[in-house]
Amino acid sequence: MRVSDKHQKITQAAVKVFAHKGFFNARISDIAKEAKVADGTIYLYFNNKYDILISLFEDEIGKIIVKVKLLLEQETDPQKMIEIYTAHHLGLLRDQKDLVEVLQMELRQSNKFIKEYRNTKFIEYIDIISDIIHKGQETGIFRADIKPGIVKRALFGSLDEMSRLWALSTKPHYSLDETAVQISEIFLHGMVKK
Amino acid sequence: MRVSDKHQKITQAAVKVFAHKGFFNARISDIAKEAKVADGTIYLYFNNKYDILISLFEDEIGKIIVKVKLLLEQETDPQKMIEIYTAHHLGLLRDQKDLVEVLQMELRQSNKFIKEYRNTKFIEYIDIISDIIHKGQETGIFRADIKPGIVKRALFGSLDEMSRLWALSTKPHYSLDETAVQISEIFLHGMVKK
DNA sequence: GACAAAAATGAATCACTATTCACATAATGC
DNA sequence: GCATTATGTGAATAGTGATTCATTTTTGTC
Repeated sequence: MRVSDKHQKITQAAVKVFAHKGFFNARISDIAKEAKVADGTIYLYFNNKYDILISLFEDEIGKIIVKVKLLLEQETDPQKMIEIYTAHHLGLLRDQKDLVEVLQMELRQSNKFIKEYRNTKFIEYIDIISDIIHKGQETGIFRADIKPGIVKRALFGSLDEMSRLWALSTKPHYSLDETAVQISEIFLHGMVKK
Repeated sequence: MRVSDKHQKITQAAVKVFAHKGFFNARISDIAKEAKVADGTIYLYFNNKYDILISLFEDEIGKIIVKVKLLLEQETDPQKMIEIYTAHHLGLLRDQKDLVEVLQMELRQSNKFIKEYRNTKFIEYIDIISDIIHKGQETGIFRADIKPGIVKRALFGSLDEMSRLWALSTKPHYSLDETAVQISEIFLHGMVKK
């Protein structure tokens, strides 16, 4: 088994365990058990428990960024781009629900943690939104008085809150597609020139 | 000293300590010290550590609901009402920054916790938004194809994310007023009939 | 000011778990 | 197939901190 396989196995186990129990309630031995390795093995691949969370976060958000940038490359219309970003973000819930829960958790866990490390990957992810908005303003589609720096947060916040709703509850909700459309529409109608 | 005073003192200390260290990193002895009581005293007023967080959440959100409902009573125009709600929510950051951090934390801390208890106060708080939207649809100001159940989450998510930004960072940002206006505008333009 | 009841104290308990490390096993090179 | 290195194991360590409860202090009543 290649080294990276074990790293990967532990990461995936951690996603599952963190999503299920929360970071602080998750035991290293839970993750080890889930990954089918000894407790000590985890420390060959990670410095400490928190490092698992950080690495996981960086790696997985990195993958998401690559994926969504790839999808956006195909498109030049800023409105369509917003729709793609929105749909992709919500789509993560479909087959990576555990991951979404963990990313959310990490983001709020303890503000103290977050203050300590510059969360550059996350910023890169939401800056994709502000880049799109800039582009839309340059081409005259979006109103000039929109502040991309505010709206990127607002849109991300909306998507993240929808994720939270899904992740938490078991009841049936509005479909993902329906939600993606509603949110894109609100923001697009809110931003376009009349 | 009346009983309620001590309860209050502990709650306020807990807000401060939780905001500063996060729930799991906060020690009971930290809260006791901050409240200037003995560790054991806390257990005369709360069942356990988690109970402090839950009680605090319910009580403080309760107060916020009362306050914002009072503000909204004065107004009948749904658009203005959305503006009031938005401005009030963001305004909490001004003089209750610690509290806002704790409320955020509680909301995401461990999904396992949240799944266990029906967070009725929180639901009551965001249902204020959907009530306003319904009203706006009835009077024909807002588009009928808007789903209040989705938009209430989206708007709350936006506001919450802006709170997170403020709570975390020390750098100067867009002003609260500016942010409130931008977010109201986006959502209102997004919702009104053309 | 004496007594009982209520409230508060804080040191001791005790369960919990992240991390370490001495040892075991597997892989690689010759 | 032997030696060396890399990888893996899991029991033991060591620190932690929530909670308890025997004792002390405060409050209220006569």
